[in-house]
Amino acid sequence: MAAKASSTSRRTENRAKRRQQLIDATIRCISKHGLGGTKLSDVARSAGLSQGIVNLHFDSKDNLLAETLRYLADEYRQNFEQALERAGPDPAGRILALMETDLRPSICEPRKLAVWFAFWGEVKAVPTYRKICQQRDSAYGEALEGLCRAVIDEGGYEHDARTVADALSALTDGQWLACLVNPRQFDRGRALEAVRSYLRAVFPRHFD
Amino acid sequence: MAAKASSTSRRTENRAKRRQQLIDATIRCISKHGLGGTKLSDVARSAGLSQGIVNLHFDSKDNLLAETLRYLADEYRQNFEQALERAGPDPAGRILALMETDLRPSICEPRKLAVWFAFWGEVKAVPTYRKICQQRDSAYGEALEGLCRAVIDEGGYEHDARTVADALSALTDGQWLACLVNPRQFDRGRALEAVRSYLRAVFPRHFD
Amino acid sequence: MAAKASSTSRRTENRAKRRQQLIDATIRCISKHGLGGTKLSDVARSAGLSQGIVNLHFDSKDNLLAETLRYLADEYRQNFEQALERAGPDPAGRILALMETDLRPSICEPRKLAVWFAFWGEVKAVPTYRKICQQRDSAYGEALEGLCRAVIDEGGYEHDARTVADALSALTDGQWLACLVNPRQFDRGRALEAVRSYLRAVFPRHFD
Amino acid sequence: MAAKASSTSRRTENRAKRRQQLIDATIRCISKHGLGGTKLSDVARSAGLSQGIVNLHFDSKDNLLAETLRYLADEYRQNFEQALERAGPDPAGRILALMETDLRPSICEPRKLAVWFAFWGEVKAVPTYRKICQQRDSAYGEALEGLCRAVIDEGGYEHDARTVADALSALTDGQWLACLVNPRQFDRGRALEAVRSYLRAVFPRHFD
DNA sequence: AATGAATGAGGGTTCATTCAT
DNA sequence: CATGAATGAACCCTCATTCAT
Repeated sequence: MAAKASSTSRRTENRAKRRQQLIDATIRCISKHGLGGTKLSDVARSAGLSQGIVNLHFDSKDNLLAETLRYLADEYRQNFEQALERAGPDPAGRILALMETDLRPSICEPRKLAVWFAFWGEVKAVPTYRKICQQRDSAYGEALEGLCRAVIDEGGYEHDARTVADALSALTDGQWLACLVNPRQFDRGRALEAVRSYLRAVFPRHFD
Repeated sequence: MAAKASSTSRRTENRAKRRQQLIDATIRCISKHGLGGTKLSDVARSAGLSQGIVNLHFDSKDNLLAETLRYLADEYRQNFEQALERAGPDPAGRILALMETDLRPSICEPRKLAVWFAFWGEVKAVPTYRKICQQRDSAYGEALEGLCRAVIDEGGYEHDARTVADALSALTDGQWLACLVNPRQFDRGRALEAVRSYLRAVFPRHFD
Repeated sequence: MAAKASSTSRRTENRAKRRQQLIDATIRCISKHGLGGTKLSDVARSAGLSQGIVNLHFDSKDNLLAETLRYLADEYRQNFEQALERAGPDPAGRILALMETDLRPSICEPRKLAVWFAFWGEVKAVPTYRKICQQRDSAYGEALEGLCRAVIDEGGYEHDARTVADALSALTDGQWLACLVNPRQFDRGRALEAVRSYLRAVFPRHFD
Repeated sequence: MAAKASSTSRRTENRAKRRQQLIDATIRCISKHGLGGTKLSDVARSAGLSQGIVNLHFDSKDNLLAETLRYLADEYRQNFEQALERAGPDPAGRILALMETDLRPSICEPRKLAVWFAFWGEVKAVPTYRKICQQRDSAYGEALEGLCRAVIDEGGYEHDARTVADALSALTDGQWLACLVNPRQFDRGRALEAVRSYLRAVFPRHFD
């Protein structure tokens, strides 16, 4: 509780706040202007701060973008972990919870998806992005595969857990693309129904 | 057959050749360096031509990129139309042919996918890209929906054709992402198996 | 001895200490990174103090640099005055003492010389620097010229005192350059011997 | 004489001309504003060209400066080699020619010297500069030492050739400093007389 | 008196575009 | 048609300076 400790902690707190503020602004800018159209001056203005601020807190634009992707990946992971917690212990229910999370309005929405696709668009060119995306994928994939395996064991299905998990994962990712490219035509209900129909088909005794 | 006409047509032909040469170079560059990292000088060098050549044939970089995307969309459409031709008249066979086309090595491969994702990454920011992508999607989607409807009618299934078509489409797009982000882990056989398992599930009497 | 006076003087003393601390840090930085590479943040860090400290004590970077040069000039003057004091009354001995001082290891050493040359490098562009350098030169030059005149009078030589003084001064300055540019090749003994040989040559009856 | 060869050679010629044009402009700028005050925009404007031109021909500012120093060193070497050619075979005459060259108005003049001192001011901080300066020094030093040795051999003097050469070299360099710092006080005649008096003193049978 | 987060002007650099050849 | 030297707008980044604490 010494003055020094207090000021230090307030300082780190502020520092973290500023960084988050800038990452949020970055997400807004990427969402609106794309990765290529995102300028540090825009980010700063969008955060209500001054030109040099990004380099002060992130050293370089590249680093800001990488940190932004890291934040998105963390956020995504937290989202699905919370969904699992809320879903209770039943594996089938947990699978459905994951799928619903991916398709819920706060995530499956052009502004948010634009940012993910912006980074995916550079995944081949920027190893840093690839690594972060791979981590996100594998964390999610492993969780999903485990749940599929549990359902398969419970139900005595003949499927390969990995194959089903990959399919489910691809299904939501592909729907994200549809939502991004054609938001007008995209129908969340039909998207969810497509997932459910697949689940019913592969795990009939669990999802009917 | 007059000399003039002939020279004119040869000129147009040469012009078309140059444009294609530059589009091919653009695709190579985007694939390697991403959209943001693609410079006109690189494109020109990759095409074995000189600096100013792109502006000569495409007026501007923006236009070159749009034309490149248009070319990709056309190529994609031609691909799936050829696949349909080869597949014969059976709707179920035609569906499978489409799916197999999307997952075949010449298409479902990081270098090629990187370009698609590069453009998708800017879809929200660049209306031109969105329109082109929407056209590709709807052409493909309509074809697929028609086939699904035919199968549903044939088999007396209860499904909504649009929903199944969307799911199938999402399934391949999502697998493209997996292939792009994690080419090492991606398994074409499993991807195809995932599609087949879905088809068996929704259209059991056609795909068992 | 009133409390107030005492605290005031201690304050002034502290202030002077801080300023000197910063000037020392500035010299270190110029020596290592050159004038162009010297940043206020480096100076502050090298002094173990915080960012804004230089502007607090010197108002501006320009002023800090000018004060640093002033300090160097003062220090140089004190050095040669002390050398003269130690040398005793004999003009010839006093000349030799000056020369030896210029070439002694604590002065004629790359780190120290780098700072002088850094300022000389801007003398043409920065009038302030020129003035300070001119003062140093003329103080030294006059002292040297006076001694030469005394020796000339004593020995009945035909030389022009100013010319000899200029030559001696140029000799040491030129050797400073050699020491700076090629410290490996530089030989203090030979440098001193070169000076002595010149002195023997012009003042044979005094330096043989 | 083919059109192509001609255009190529004209092109390389132009390229060399541009580079020289920019180096000349750089010298003017350094002379006027110092190394630290030299901006690429100034250099370009002084050359009558546009902003980006320097990076087009020299890639970076650092490289432009290094090339400028290289040019100065080459020019200096050519100068003294021409002076030697004109001087004839007599070693003593050649020594005097070298000294006179260093002190002649086209070289020993504040604008020119400012540039040399600007680079010397960064010699400690920039290894590239040091190397170039060392080469200039050793080329000159070796020539001078050889001439001194010849004179010593001719005249049967007891001096060390290297020491005399170092002294002569230091003498002119030191006078350059005097000319730079105090152009008003600097007297070319006295400077030359100082050199001559030294030469008379060490080589009496050659310079009386 | 001292801190260090924040500012913003200014610099080097990149690169799409132009144009004389 | 094609070239590639030249342009100049725009970007990222640096860093002296300010100021609330």
